[in-house]
Parts: sequence; structure tokens; C-alpha cells
Amino acid sequence: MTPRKSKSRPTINEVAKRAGVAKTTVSHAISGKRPVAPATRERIFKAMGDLQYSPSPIARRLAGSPSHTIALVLPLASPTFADVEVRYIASIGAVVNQHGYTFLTLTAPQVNVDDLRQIVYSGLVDGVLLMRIQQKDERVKLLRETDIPFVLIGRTRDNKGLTLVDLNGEAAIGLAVDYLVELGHHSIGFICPEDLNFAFAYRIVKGFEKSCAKQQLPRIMSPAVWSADAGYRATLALIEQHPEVTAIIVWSEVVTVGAVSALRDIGRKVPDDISVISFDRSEHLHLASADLTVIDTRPEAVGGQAAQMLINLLEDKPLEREQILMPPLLITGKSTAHCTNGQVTLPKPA
Amino acid sequence: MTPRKSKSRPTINEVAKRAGVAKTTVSHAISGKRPVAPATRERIFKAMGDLQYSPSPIARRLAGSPSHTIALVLPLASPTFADVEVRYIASIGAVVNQHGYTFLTLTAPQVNVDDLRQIVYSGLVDGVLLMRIQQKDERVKLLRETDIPFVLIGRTRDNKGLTLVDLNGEAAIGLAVDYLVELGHHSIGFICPEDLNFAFAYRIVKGFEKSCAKQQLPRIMSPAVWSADAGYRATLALIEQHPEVTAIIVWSEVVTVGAVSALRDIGRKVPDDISVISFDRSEHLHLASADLTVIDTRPEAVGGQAAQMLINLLEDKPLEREQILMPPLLITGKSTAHCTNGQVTLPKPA
DNA sequence: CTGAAAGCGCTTACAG
DNA sequence: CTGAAAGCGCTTACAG
Repeated sequence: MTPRKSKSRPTINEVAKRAGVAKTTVSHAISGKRPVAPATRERIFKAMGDLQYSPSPIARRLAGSPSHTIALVLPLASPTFADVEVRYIASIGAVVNQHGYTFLTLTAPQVNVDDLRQIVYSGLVDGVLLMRIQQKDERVKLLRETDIPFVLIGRTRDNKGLTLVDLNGEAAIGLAVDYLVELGHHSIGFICPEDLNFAFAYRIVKGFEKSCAKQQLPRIMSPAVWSADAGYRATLALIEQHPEVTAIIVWSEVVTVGAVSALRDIGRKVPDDISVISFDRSEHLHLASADLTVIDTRPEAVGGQAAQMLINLLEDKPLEREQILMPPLLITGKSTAHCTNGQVTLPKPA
Repeated sequence: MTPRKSKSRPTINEVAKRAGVAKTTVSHAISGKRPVAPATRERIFKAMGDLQYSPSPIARRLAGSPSHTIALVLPLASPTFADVEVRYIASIGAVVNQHGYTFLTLTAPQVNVDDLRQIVYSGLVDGVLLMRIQQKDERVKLLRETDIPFVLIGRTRDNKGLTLVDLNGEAAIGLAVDYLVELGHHSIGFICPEDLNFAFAYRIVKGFEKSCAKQQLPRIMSPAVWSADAGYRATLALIEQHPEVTAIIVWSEVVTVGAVSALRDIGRKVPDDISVISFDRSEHLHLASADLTVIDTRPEAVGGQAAQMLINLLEDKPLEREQILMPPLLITGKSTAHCTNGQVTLPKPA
């Protein structure tokens, strides 16, 4: 019937007693927030070492000191993580850890407003990074009402006063369209997102429409939810309805995996018969077929920047800018080529 | 010069005031550790609702009560999450939340022993779920020295005294081999894991060797790290060295995506020319090619069971068994067929 | 059935 | 340069 607990941790009081000082002094010796006489200081550290003391983060936090913990809120919306998301997590984690903070990912099947409230109110974390932002996002609304520092990765409809980093989605789709037009394509299909509540989806669809207007192209779109299978079906549907397309743009790497399969299954060679540009590259395509031309949405840059901004916020350091729109990158691969099909176009003047 | 703080979280004192009782009573109304008059109880819950109150895990923890938080430790070993892992996270999260616990995923680029120690000593979490167990796992060693309850998903080399749930890897590979033999296959290739420090990998490789001995089959293996591209290359290599194989088993869904591509690229029809069994099904295969015969490693059952056991541990409820070996499931699809190639075998007697 | 009070392990004004 | 004391938001004996 011996109690189950074995060794409990030493407290600041025991350290103080052993060093012959008040716990106030121990606290200050540790935090450095007040000068401590060298001799005293030395005795204190000796005592801490003897006792293997390390302050309790719990008590610290309750007493009003930060916990040095940052949470990434990432709802588990689908049965799949995209590689992009792993890249986000990894790059954010790296920045967070490198600044001496602990990094937590809050990943529930669905992180709703109540879950988020609980986390925020728990006092467990000093700051929050929010992903997968919706056009109208209840979580943002909640966070605005709180005074916990937070940074969005993405944007909502109304972003006044928010701190955020987002890829410039409009520029991204524009980059893809312009490049294809440059290659002589005039019938460009967009395997586009379906759920326009997702803010990024909304922006790239609007961007596509704008680009089509600018380039005087027909708007050819086929929506696909965030899965390979949807991409497969959307691609088949698009080609059937618009056999004239000579290029497609696919809105997500996850969808691209299906799109590439579909093109192969109906015998359209890439890039000879049709050019393909994907938003990001998936590890789920083996290298031989993975040398795609991609729009890189730069998760490392976006995530790292967001983490850095949150840390600055937490440490009361000034922010250069409150809102950063990251420019996308076009990485040319072997899935795009000059349009040989349909109407002939003049090469660009040199 | 107004202070930055706006409304901070409501405390138990405010609830007590609003309900016209002492905070002692509020505390007991919540914990149920002491009877509270129904009318009082109702007022208290009303007040809690009005104030959107939820108790601070930090304060609770400091006062000696559990924080009702469980952490899943999931190192980010690769640039990809498998769908299986998402299934683990989702099912664990569901069980944990449904029991009123908060669920955290500790996901750093690499969760090393020091990170884990910090978490454990912080007192932030009541219990820990550990995944991706290694044959020799430093994290397990650390956890054994502590008195925090923990459950392994997987096994190490020496599991004495540990609480764990693991898929029976040996049975899993055996199931696949036996089924293929039943279909008349005698040359079975195994696209197998490369890193045998990963305990699950070790077990299925050993299991394959054992099965081959039992069935008197040649051991045909081609190692692939955990990526589609590795699967692609390993499959090409295997077929080149062993053109006689009529069936392959692939050790992970991530790898299978590449293997399937490879077979198509070299013109081997599935299942006419070659049968394929995959460990788990990937969402990254569009449905048309995704009707694979799979060994289901049952992440929902394994993860859910592990979460349940940890909660039982935390609540001092008895465990039926300390260690559970989950039997795998064979789900037959359209990627396996009777062997028509090579030596003819008699059909199974009816 | 309910309250007043001590205490968990820290931090931080306040006072020397 | 140093201490005594209040307080963070809870839980839990102790006392009605």
C-alpha cells in the first residue's frame, strides 16, 4: 500500500533554504531580472545543481509568466495531409524551437471554436498560429475578442487589424495563366477548388477569372474537392466537355495526383498533347512523373515568417509589417511545352 | 494609455459570485466529488454557461489535480504523412475528446528525448501516447524512469512491464503471403522497409522470412524507404532481377503509390500479369486504380484502443490486458488474382 | 448540503 | 543588494 508517486520535484523553497536566502532571490537569480550578489548567486546555483532543480512551468505560468509555448491550430479536415502541410509544420516547428519555445500542434478531427476557446483560455500557450482560414472564420472572430497574440496563415474576408502572412493567390494563378499564354496556349482549363469558403480557394478562383478576362481567354473550370480521386474525375469531365484545351492548371498537389492519372488513362501525353501546371509538388508522384511545372506556394517562407512574427509579437519586438503577401514562385519542369495544337501563335519577340 | 488587456478569462470566483455560492461549491459541482443541491447545481451551470467558463488546466494542475490533457508524440520523420497516420490522429483524438480530455499532438521536425523530457516534466500533460516506436527507443527509456502514465503504439525490443497496443505485423505479412499462395503464387516479391530500427519494419521483415520458410518460397525482397519514388524504383529493380515474380506485397501505402506506377510503366497489368497486396490503402490513388487488395493495419482500432487504455490508466480503472496485439485484416480487392503464370497449381478443393 | 481557509510553486510590486 | 507578502486559479481537508 505504498503510495504510487516516487520522487517529487524539488521546489524553489528548498533551493532557497539550502542556499540560505529567500525564494525571491532565487527567482531573480534565475530570471536575471534583478541583480544578485555574485557570492549569493553562486550559492544559489550550487543548491540548484545539488537538488537537480528546475522551475515548474505550471507554477510559472499561473504566476503570470509566459509558458514559452506556441500552438499551431490545424483542423483535420480531410483524410489526407498534403505534403505542403507537412512542410508548414516542419518549418514552423523549426523556427519555434530555434527560439526556445515549445511547439504544439492542435490537431483534432475538427478544431471548432469551442476547442480553440478552451486552448486559448487554458493558458497553456502564449500564442497561436491559425491555418486553413475561411472567408468567414469563427475562430478568427473568437481570437479577436481575446487578447492572446495570434498570426494567421492565410486571410479572411475582412483583415483589418490582423497580423497575417499569406501566399498571394491571385498572383499565383496569374503566374500560371500568363506562362501558359506565353507558351501559346489559348484554351486553358482550371481544375479548381469547390469550396469557396476556404479563403485561398476563393482567391485563386477569382484570380483565374480575372486572368481570363485580361488575356481574353474562355473561362474553363472543373471543380474538384481536395482528393486525388476528385482530381481524376474532374479532369475526365473537363477534357470531355472541352476537348480543345491544350493546358490545365490544378489547384492542389493532392488533386494533381489524380489529374495526372486521368490524362494518362485517356492517352493524353504530357506535355506533348497537354501541358500541366500544379500548385505544389507531391511526394506521392514518383520522380519519373513528378517533374512538373509547379506554382510553389512556399510553405517554408510563409510558415517561417508567420512563426517569426508571432514570436516578435510575444517578445514585444516591433513588426516590420503587419500583413505580408508572399509572392509565389513558378518552377518550370517538363510538364509544360509550347502549344502545337490549335491556332498557331507567334513566338515572343526577342 | 489604456491597458492592453481586455477581458481575460472568467475565473471560478466570478462563477461563484454570479451563482451566489462559494467557489468550493462550484468546484464540487464541476468535479462531482461532493453532492450539490440540484437547484444550486443548476444556478452554477447557468452561470458557467453565461460566462463561458472553463476551468484553467494550469491552476488545476498546480492544485494537484490532473490537467486532463493527453499528448500524442509523433515525430515528423518524413516529408509526408501517410493517410494511416491521419487515421491514427483522428481516431485517437475522437476517443480522447469524447472522454473530456484535451488532445495535443507534439509534432516537431524531430521530437528528441530532451523535448519529451521537457513535456513530461512540465506537468502540462497527464499522459503520453508514443508512436513510431524504434527497436531501441530512448524515449521509452526516459518514460520508464518517470512516473507519468504512457502507452505505446507499437513495440520495442524489450517490452516487459510496458502498456502497449500494436498491430501484429508478423500475422499481417503472413496473411498476405498465405493468401497469395492460396491463389497459386510461388514467386512473391516483397517491397520491404529499409530501416529496421523502426520496430514495425523489423517485425514484418522477420515475418516475411518466416512465411517464406513455412511456405517453401524463395525470399525475394527489394527495400524501399518510405516514399512513392522509392517504391517506384524498388519495384523496377525487383522486376528486373526477378522477372518470374507473379505477385508483390508492398509494405506501406506511401510506397504502393510508386509501385503501382512502376508496374503500369513497364506494362505489367494488375492483376492479370501480377498480383499486388498493399499495406493499407492510400487516398492518393484515385479510385479507379485504388481497388487494391490490402492488409488493413487498423489504425482506428489500434489508436482508439491505446487511447482508451491510457485513459483507464489515468483514471485508475483496471486494464483487461496490458499488451494488446491487434490482428490485421485482409481486404480483398481487384489487384489480386489466381496465378496463371508459371507452374500451374490445383485450385483449392471445394 | 455548503463555506472559509490553506496551499500548490512560482513571480512581482513594495519596502527596505 | 535582499526579503516579506500578496496573488495567479484552482482543489481539498476541515468545519459547520
